[in-house]
Amino acid sequence: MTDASQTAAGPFEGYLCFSVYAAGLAFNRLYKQVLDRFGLTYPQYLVLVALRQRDGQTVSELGDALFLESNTLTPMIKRLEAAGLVERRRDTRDERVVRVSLSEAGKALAVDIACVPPQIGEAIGIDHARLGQMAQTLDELAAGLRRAVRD
Amino acid sequence: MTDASQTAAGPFEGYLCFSVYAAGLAFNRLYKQVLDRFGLTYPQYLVLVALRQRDGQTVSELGDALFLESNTLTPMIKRLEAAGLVERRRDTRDERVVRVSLSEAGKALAVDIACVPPQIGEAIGIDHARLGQMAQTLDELAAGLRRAVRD
DNA sequence: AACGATTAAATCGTGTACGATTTATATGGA
DNA sequence: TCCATATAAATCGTACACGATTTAATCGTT
Repeated sequence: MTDASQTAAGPFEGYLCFSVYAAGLAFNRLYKQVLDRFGLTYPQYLVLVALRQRDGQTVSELGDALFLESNTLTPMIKRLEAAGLVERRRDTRDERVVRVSLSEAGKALAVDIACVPPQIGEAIGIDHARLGQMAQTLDELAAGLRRAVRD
Repeated sequence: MTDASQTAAGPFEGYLCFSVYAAGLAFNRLYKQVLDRFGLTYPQYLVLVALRQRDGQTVSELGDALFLESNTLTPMIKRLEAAGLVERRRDTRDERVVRVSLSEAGKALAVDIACVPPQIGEAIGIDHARLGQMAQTLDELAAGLRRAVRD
């Protein structure tokens, strides 16, 4: 038996949507195992990574990066704030805008979690180059899907 | 500019986890557009497809197919029941087991939604063979992730 | 200066996900 | 038979995700 024996057989064989859905569930569960020790959820982890790259982003900018909107981000960021990891401040130039920045604890944690991706990559046990290839293919797919949603 | 301009640039370039996450969000949004007219969510749609293939599955069997457990499935199936699409019956042989079967309305809807996948495929605008290839690659990935979670 | 239109967040309700626990039933020895 | 163990669903609390609406601030035009 090849690897195919592990992947096929379900009622959703060949349903790309389901493959994406199932891979998302599986990724989420693996990340949960790894992130639990940091007290973070996967979307929260993404916010910290985004802020580590550029601090003080607005809610909208974070939304552009994560493909989410304020209805999802606002409560999530408030939880990060309650955990003492970020601070929320209204922009003085434009009071509509809320800027999110890492606290000292948040900065420290943002550095700590740099160890996560290699750890995950290790656990998956799939060739690194192949993972990058998959990511590119999926990005292409996601772009097609977003185009389809807009039309 | 090539397609690359639509995919790269974010802080998560090359993060396969994020590509999967973002593709999942995008798929979900596209399906929502299509499924809204049937009054179904994407996971509910999956349940109907699974039951169309084999009616009267137990909650656990549905969970095996969808990679979910009773804590997620029970409320979801109860909503399908409230919508008059499925019926829930305790197995007479083993009273612990709940079997889920399609109502007449559910059977009719399960047939109707057969038009969804082609419609989605159409909207994506990516070569069909390539989609199948992606699905296979993702299934392989998901299998690796589940293995990693178990270990 | 004024005011309708736009924009940025926030709020609200519904529906997944999921860890942890609970309830009910079934099973396998002593 | 009895009881510890195991199993199947259900329940509970927390956290996304998102459509729809609301609130507040800014902008554009007059």
